[in-house]
Amino acid sequence: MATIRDVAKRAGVSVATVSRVLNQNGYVNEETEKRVRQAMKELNYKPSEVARALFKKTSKTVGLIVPDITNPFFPELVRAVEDVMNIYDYTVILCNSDEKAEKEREYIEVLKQKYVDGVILTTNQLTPDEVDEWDVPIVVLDRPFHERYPSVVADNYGGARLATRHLYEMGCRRIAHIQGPMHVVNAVERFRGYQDEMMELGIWEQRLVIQGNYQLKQAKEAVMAALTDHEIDGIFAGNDAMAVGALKAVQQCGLTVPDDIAIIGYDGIPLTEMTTPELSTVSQPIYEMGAIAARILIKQIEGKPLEKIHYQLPVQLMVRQSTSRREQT
Amino acid sequence: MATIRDVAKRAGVSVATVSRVLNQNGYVNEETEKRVRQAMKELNYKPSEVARALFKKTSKTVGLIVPDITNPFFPELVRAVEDVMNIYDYTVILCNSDEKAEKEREYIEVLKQKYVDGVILTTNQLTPDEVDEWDVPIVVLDRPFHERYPSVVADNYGGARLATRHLYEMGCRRIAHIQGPMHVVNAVERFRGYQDEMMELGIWEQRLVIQGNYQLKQAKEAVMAALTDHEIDGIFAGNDAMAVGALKAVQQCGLTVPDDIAIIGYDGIPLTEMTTPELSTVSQPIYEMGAIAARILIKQIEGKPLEKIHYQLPVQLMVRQSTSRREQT
DNA sequence: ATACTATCTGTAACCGGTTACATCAACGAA
DNA sequence: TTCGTTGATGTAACCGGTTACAGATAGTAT
Repeated sequence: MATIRDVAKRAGVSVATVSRVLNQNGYVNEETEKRVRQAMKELNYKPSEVARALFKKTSKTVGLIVPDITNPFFPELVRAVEDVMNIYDYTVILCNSDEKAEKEREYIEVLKQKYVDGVILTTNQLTPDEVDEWDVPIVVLDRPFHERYPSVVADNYGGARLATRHLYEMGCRRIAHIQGPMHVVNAVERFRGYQDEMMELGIWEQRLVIQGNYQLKQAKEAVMAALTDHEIDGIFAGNDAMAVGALKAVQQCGLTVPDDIAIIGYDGIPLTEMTTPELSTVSQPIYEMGAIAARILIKQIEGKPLEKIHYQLPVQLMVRQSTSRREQT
Repeated sequence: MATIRDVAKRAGVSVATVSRVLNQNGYVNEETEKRVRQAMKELNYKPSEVARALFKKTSKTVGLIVPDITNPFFPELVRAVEDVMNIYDYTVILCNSDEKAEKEREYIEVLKQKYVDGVILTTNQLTPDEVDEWDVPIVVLDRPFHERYPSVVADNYGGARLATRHLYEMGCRRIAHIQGPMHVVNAVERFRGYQDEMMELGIWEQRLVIQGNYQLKQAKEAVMAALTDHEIDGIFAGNDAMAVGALKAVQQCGLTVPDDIAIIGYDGIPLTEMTTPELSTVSQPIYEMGAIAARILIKQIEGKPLEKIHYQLPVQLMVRQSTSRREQT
């Protein structure tokens, strides 16, 4: 690998001049610049990002911490972040935390040792106080966190109300909700949206709440159990995976969707269009969320002012077969 | 951030000694070591990976180039790579190439500038000659490439024969195949497996081959068209997404799966268990493939000998509802 | 007593960039 | 003529680690 000194020698100039050409700063004579560029080409010179990082303490790299890329909500988010970062010549280190605070801490430590310029967090078991000490630009994605940290989230509460009301309008009166894990903030918000809407509609009942953990399997079993207990005519699942679980449970019990029980999910992952019947869902602008988070992080890194630090994006009700009944109220 | 010189000063030793403690090499007196470790703790010292990388030309980082993380085959693969790399204290830079040679080249360039220690390629539009010049340890994953590059693939040819024969045994005689894109090697292999098996069974017909591009939508439309043309009683799709497309097409035409048409996919992604009926498929050991690739790469990086450079893992026929007929032959 | 070896530590060069500072030429203004 | 400014370039320190080499001490073999 050619170094800057090789280039300097070949072009008959000093390393400072080569560096000036490289960074387009300071004065360089046009003729000289040509010679330098020529030398670079001849030697196929590419500057070492590492050497540069050492001096500048910035590496054109960011960390992206997600709970689990295997969860179908995240690939699109990750893709968005990568796409935008790529445009601005940043590179993305992917980290799976499994929602474990310890893993998050370890990753942050490593990322800092590598001089990453910033981190996007889509998971969060940590306290703001702890994050304060990291001393790296942070953007929180998908999970609301704390005032002083820029964040990009969707309207979980509103989306949940939307879904609940939609089931009501489709004629459902005993609407169950499969909760996500209560240590995840957006699951709590969705639950609250559901609860408030149910109360406003005057049909709230504690026993319609089913405990879930965002996983298909567990949701399926929980719904199976719930179905035998008390009649239910609609299910609002805390995410799409659980909605599929519910769908399977209902079908397995010999009931039909949407006529016996209508089902709506949450997230809007591609999966929802692959089931039969296709699943209604509250669609989040996943790609956009990732893209915005990436842009905010870059602005922060480059010290530009953020015109806004908290983004709450609107969600969209996607009505598909799983809630499309004839007999509407 | 404390530097090695800060630690040295505090412990009353030279930087060389601190470095020796850090790397556990050379002679260091027990007492001295204690003082140094104490100083490190007090200053919360973490060595700069960047400075280290500059000197050692190794960064404890690897690149992972995939076509598109959004394709449901890849998250598990990526996760496996990340998990294993993490164990060995490597960090993973994720790159989406969209199967474009140009993007792959750009990424490699960037990765080299960052002194990555190796690269896992799960995509490949490039010639071995070109890759030769990269001068970075490479492992090719999921796509067979070239003799001299270590690779981890599944038995695409065998799996395709397995799937085809399974449909035959379920009573299908006019078995269509939805091809993946022919510029992707594993799609070609699956096609060849299908073709050979069909010939051996004496039921091969060129017109049963349907052009696909690994995408659900396109496959669905192609199958719709094919269904009206000539009767078909079984479909072997080149991947699971296309199998779902086929399923939707068949159902939309008022036919039932598996009784009118049996369907089997390929890959074994979680999606196949979410449809109704659940999809039979040829399951690849995705996680294991990623994990092995990661281990091989590490061995290469660390200069250890590989006992084997080409891994072809067995696939498994997963018989589910979409091919479970009563009337078998 | 001498030579040799093992243990322990420090100095300084090096990795490949960036940049503060110095130098020098040319030119216009005072 | 002198000074100030702009343009162009080079020297060398610096970023924070690693390591070759040298030097010192102590113990052991001859």
